[in-house]
Amino acid sequence: MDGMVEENGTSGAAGVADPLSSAGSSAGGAPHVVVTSIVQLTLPTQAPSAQVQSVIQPNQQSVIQTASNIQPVQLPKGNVILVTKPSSVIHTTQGTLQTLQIKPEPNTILSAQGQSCSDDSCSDDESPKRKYREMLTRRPSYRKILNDLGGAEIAVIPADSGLHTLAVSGTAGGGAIVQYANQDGQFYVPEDQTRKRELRLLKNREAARECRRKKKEYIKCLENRVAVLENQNKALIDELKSLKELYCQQKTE
DNA sequence: AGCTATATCCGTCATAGTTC
DNA sequence: GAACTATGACGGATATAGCT
Repeated sequence: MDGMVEENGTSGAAGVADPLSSAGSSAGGAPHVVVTSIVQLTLPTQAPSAQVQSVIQPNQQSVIQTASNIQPVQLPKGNVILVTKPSSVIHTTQGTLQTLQIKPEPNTILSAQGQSCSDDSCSDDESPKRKYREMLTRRPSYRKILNDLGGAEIAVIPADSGLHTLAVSGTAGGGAIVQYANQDGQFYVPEDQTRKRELRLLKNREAARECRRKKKEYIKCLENRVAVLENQNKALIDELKSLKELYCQQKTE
């Protein structure tokens, strides 16, 4: 089972930080942009759960999208977006795409900054070199390699070898668990090692949960981005179509 | 109802990267 | 460089759907 598919969550409405947003501005964090304009968006009342999705490009006509309509909005470089509906989502592209979630308070103001986001994942360390683990590629684990080679096992020193140290297995933290054997060949592990291992497993368990949560958010971001780009594409196609029609009309006149 | 396939979640391991 | 963290890989458990 592919891990990526396995962990793929269902798409949701909540906006989250787009992990791709760090591509052009991650180093050292992006500076705030001076506010020069305010755009107020009021969602249609018939769509209480609607998302506002916008593709905003500085100094260009930008597209503000809602579930029911699309309206181009001029957004000069540096701006404030005032959204009157809580829990709205705004996607922008400012060199890179980013997702901003509007907090439930009414009239939330977001300044357009390089990495603005209300979600905690936005504050994640998003160094380019770590961006989703180099596209999720990784070399095979030793276990997999061993399995591929025919199920070879890590060697265990027999109990009757005269040695008390019986086996050493690698651990998550890069350390090792040393198992001892008594005269009957029974395994036992020193108590502090057991405690350390339990603590490490606990921490790793929680880390895995957090990691999966972030991964789900990342996938949501990608899905949201797809939606935004599809909408943008549709808007551009429509615009092109209407311009063509206009051109044909004028030509025939 | 029983079986099978598929999806999802979770814990653990392995390991690259980070921090101290 | 040791300890720690983040995350892909893996396998087990459970849920759900479709089929017989």
